[in-house]
Amino acid sequence: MQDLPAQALEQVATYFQALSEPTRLRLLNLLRESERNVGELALACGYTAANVSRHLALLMQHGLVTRESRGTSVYYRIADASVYALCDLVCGNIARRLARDAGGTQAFAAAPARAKAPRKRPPPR
Amino acid sequence: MQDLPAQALEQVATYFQALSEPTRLRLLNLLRESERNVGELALACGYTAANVSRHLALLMQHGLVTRESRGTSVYYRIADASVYALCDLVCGNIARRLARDAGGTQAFAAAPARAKAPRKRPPPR
DNA sequence: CAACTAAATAAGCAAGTACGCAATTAGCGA
DNA sequence: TCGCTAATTGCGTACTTGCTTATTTAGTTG
Repeated sequence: MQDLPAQALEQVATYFQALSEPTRLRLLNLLRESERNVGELALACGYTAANVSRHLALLMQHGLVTRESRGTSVYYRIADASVYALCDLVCGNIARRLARDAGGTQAFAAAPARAKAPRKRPPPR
Repeated sequence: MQDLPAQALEQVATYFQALSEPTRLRLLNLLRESERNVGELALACGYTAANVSRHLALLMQHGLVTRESRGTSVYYRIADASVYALCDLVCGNIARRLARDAGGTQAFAAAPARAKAPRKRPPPR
């Protein structure tokens, strides 16, 4: 991406923008295991179906998910699993920054290599 | 990033948000080769120094650049080169999507090698 | 065809953000 | 110390975006 024309840079920016929403990341996360329809996703996120539908439309627009209408429902599925690699990279960067800055905050402390799942420990009583 | 707590998800989202601005991507791009001070960056981007300073502050906040005050100037430098890998990954995804979408049309085949300019497809419906 | 359900779209509101200009702060030299 | 330059910050404006509610569209079933 050395010297991309301004137009291409803008595309990259909007791609990042698609990923800059907790709700959308959550949707992508939910789609990690299997396809889901809008209602299921809405229920899982706790948002209205209308809102979820909009977010999905945006993800669609960026080619992150695919859409398949089946019966009266519409099932969404991940289009390109590389987004997860992308997120993992970001998680690594954040973890590194946190480790550098403070060393506190364990939210990301899992080893960047493999186990990315931060074990949310029950409150230390 | 399988099952991150909502708080961590939000962190990831804001990280992506930091990269969701063409201007900021441009700044990162300019810093790829060497450190630069605010004035130089502002000149290169065609924005006011004030605006550039703000963007840099935001990038700082996410640990993407480092700041070194030298003389009356302030030099910024890339903190973590992995952002470039991130951008490259995104570029790859976009390219793949364009190739997929434009599968039938030849919009790409004849395109000159230099032009990475993504053709924005006409709005659906 | 009518009734029902699921998804998408429209409209409107509240919050966030980029931008320029102007004012402020910090370092350097006469 | 005063004056100069560079960077940051305060403020107002215009634009973007996420959300909800209400309406419309598509598909199935009685």
